[in-house]
Amino acid sequence: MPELPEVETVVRELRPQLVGRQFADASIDWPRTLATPDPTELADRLAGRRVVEVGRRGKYILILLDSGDTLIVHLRMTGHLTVVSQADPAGQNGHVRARFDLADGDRLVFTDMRKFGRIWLVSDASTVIGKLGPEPLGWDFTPEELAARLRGRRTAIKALLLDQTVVAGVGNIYADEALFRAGIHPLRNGASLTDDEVAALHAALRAVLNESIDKNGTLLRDYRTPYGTEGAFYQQLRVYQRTGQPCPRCGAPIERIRVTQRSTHFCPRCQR
DNA sequence: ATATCTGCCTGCTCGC
DNA sequence: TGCGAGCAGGCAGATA
Repeated sequence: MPELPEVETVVRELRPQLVGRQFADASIDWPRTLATPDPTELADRLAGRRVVEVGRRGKYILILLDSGDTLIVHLRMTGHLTVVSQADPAGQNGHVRARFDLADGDRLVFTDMRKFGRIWLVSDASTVIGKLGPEPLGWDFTPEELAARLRGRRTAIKALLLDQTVVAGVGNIYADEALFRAGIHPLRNGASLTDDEVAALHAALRAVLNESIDKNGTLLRDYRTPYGTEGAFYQQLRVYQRTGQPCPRCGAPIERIRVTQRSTHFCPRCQR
């Protein structure tokens, strides 16, 4: 499931492929994939526009156009965004949900087996991403900022890390991995963390996200990078999907519980 | 305002 | 072997 490191990997692969190129047409194969506008207006507003920049905010991919519009894509669980030739059968296979034809004969294809992914074309990106919390790798994400956002929150810290308005881009994998590295039990409520624990969690989040980006993300069942590059970070996972296996730090069996409907993995001895 | 629950989806795994 | 149940999970929207 793509989280910040996986989305960052996709953005880095797409950027040189898209910047400067021109859209010609767009078509939607699964209507719910397109949040806004309607398909006709989408095609009209894309035709003739060039890509100025490809970026990321949280788990959202942002494709900025020379019209000032932004094409926004969220991969959710199983979305993939790739550039292929319009003649390539890969752009017409079963799970294709949207197609963006480029003027030179290539095509930006959105495939999504489980149909959770969403696409927007908007003049003001903040209407889609405006409520996101800070970028965890950004200069303004400090231990003090994290502490301020946890203050007064009685919810489990695991649930708070998954809340995109607290911090953007963290999903189930990196929430579990960061809590393990920081030695914090996932059910601790946010307000109960000491300053030292918040600082440890802040450092753990940045470390785990940076290390994963360095390895092109985590390869799991549902996730591939656009051109088959394998994310290698899954080899570094210490607790996620390791239920029953020994904790790499102390050897105790990793446990799995549910926290606000999410499966959560942790070491009962190292995380208090 | 904050916290929790449900629905959206398909393919895979497991038990009988 | 075949089949249904359960599970995976980010986020919007509804509810408490």
